[in-house]
Amino acid sequence: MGRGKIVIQKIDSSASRQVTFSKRRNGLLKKAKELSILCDAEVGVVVFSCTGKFHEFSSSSMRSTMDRHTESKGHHGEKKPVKELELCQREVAGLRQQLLDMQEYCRHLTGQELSNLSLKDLQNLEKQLEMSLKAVRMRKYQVLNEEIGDLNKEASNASDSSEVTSRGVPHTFADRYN
Amino acid sequence: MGRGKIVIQKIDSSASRQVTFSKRRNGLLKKAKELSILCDAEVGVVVFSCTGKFHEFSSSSMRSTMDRHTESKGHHGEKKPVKELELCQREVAGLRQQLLDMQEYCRHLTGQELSNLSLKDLQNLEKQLEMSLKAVRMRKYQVLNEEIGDLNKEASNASDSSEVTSRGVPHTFADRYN
DNA sequence: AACTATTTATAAGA
DNA sequence: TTCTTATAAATAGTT
Repeated sequence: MGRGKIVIQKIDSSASRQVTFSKRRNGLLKKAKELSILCDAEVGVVVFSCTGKFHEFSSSSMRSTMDRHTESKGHHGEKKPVKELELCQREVAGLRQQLLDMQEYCRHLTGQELSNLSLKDLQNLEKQLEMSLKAVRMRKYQVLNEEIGDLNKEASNASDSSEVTSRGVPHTFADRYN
Repeated sequence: MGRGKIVIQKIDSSASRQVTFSKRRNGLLKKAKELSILCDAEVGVVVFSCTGKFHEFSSSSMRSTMDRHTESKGHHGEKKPVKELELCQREVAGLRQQLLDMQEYCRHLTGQELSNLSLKDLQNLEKQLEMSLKAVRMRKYQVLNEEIGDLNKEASNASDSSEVTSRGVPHTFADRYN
């Protein structure tokens, strides 16, 4: 959206990079503001230029939501931000750990990083995956059957007698699934 | 920038507010990305829709952006715990969402809550689970082979000739695994 | 900083 | 939701 088309890659010239930064940063902050107003959304934007300058936008609802969150944590509205911050940081640490654990579990479920698992772990994992696969296939055939049901309905609506089934398209896949 | 000009105020119709939110949120995230690339800047964007859904963009990691934000506030005189708290709470929100996403993925991998998945999703999931199962079984047989190797070694240490293998215990399980 | 020729984003409609 | 398209808005290159 300018005199010429550009590719999105780092601008070589430091001068024009600076100019573009100024322009686009303003654009971004403006759009963030518009989004928050138009759609009644909570929006936060944080920008650092490569020269270290800092800019931000934060919708009022974002602030008030956070304030509300802060207040709700204390039984009295009189909590000190520092205490609050400590709690919050502990929460972050806890969440991080949960996330790590969950990621590890996900990796195992996707067959990654199995080398530290014991034979028993592996057997349990195998059993779990077999059950998962069974459930997924069951659901898949259910979906397929629904689609076939729709098709059959369409077909009999169109021709009054079901050509589709007489041509050998199965009514269900259930018998294929064990 | 559309068929008609609009004024920046909350959109009345919930439906079109939702549509506009979707479009403009994508636009905002795209522009944030472009800015970060073009100008080599660190950019973080956090958006909550009024329905509570969360979206974000962060050029490196939101964490490092936040760290720099915090630091820069510190350099400009005394630290502001309130500001830090806000950032911390944003991080909590982000981590919560990541955790929710990860939990959803885990549930799918364990065959739970499949009803909202499309046929294509289900097929991809099935493929993933088959690959997982293959990897887990591969690893299991590898572990079993190692244990058999150890037993054989013990046995030949004890009796000098391998009674174990001659009784028909296979040397490996590899041939059972496809 | 301004100025525009263009590109890009998007409002409205389907 | 997704696509289309007319138009508004943003902005790249220029002055």
